[in-house]
Amino acid sequence: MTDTRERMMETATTAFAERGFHGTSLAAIAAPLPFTKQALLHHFGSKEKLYGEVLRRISDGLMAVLEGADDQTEAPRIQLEHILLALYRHSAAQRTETRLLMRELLDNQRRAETAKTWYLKPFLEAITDRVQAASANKLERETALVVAYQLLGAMTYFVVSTPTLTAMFGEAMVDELGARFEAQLRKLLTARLELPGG
Amino acid sequence: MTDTRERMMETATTAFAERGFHGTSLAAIAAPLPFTKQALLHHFGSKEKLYGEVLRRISDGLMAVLEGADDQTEAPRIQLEHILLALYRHSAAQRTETRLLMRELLDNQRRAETAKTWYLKPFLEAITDRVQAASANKLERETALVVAYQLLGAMTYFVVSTPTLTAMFGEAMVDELGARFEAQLRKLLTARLELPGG
DNA sequence: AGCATGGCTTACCAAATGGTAAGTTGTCAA
DNA sequence: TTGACAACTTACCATTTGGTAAGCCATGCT
Repeated sequence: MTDTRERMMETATTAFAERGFHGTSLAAIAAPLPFTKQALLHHFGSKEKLYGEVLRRISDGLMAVLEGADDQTEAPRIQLEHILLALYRHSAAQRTETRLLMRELLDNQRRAETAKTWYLKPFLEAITDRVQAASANKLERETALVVAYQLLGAMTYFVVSTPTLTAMFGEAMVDELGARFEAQLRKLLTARLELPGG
Repeated sequence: MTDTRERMMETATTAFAERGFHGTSLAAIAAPLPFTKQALLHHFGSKEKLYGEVLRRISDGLMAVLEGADDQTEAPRIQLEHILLALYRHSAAQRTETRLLMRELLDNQRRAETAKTWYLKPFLEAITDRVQAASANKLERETALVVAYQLLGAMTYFVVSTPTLTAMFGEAMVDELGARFEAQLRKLLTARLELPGG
């Protein structure tokens, strides 16, 4: 079955998310699976490549959400709002992935040296496009990227914090906070797009 | 000279901040210093303890800022605002430490098992006190903690993003963004403290 | 039947890692 | 002068790490 790869990727994702790239050994990833460490190497070639695949898969997931939420009949501004909310909900549902993403943000600069491709780039580019299209006064591309970055950052941080909050207050309360967060996201977006300088 | 320890801690801080706990070896910390790996072990006992000391030192620094910005003559609300801004500026000035802090936030759950003491607790407690005191309707302690957490998170994320933004736009632009961020922080605070449910 | 190929395992391995043990050297007090 | 102690160092070491090499075995094509 080819879903072996899929299972490996899933296990690897949670492992990397919990302990980070360096904190996770191939053996540790293989442990819960009915395969040996070498099976991983057989399928992915190296730890670095496995990690890359995991990242690419996350990126693909985000792209799918982005495209799924895209309703061309709406104004770009509304489109962006829908996309953002969809992304937020997706991130919240996929906490593990989001956590891994945040780790990657921290390691990024260092690891970019060794890894050739920056797997999250396509996603970042895509969302930058939308921000640019939605901005009232046509932001420069760089500024749009920063805005995208800020929006994603706000989302990511909140989602990553969620487990801690849940442990303290239970799910109901956190859901409530999440709902509020959506409203704040929308406000943030509006405010951000209307700023002159970026 | 006893500042040997100090130098070791500094090097360790940047190393841990850049590569994380697992990604940093004792040898790597010792490399830029005129000491061997064993000198580190001599002074700190173990890698874990060295890391703990680094964390404690960061926590102490934050506490100092917190107390330094404390003007008892002001209303609690204004006090908190001053403290927050001071913390933000401190975090921005000490990017490396802040980056390490964010890493710790991610590893936290995992590493808490092995490490006995949670070195950032005193700081978190202190700032929770201020939030509670400043809230209009006397938030429960738990809610106050969440608010503190959110405020710190917002700060931390932005500061951590800074190097990336600087690389793209130069320092002037980022300073501009930082200034705006301060204003936003103040707004966030106000909004947050006036919310009924927390 | 023969044989290639994919999916996997067992056997290894060199390098790196955190840590222990046992010095060595300098300083300072009795 | 002696002795204790702090601040290191050199020697080791067991374990873990990512990775290689080579083989086993089922499937399926020729």
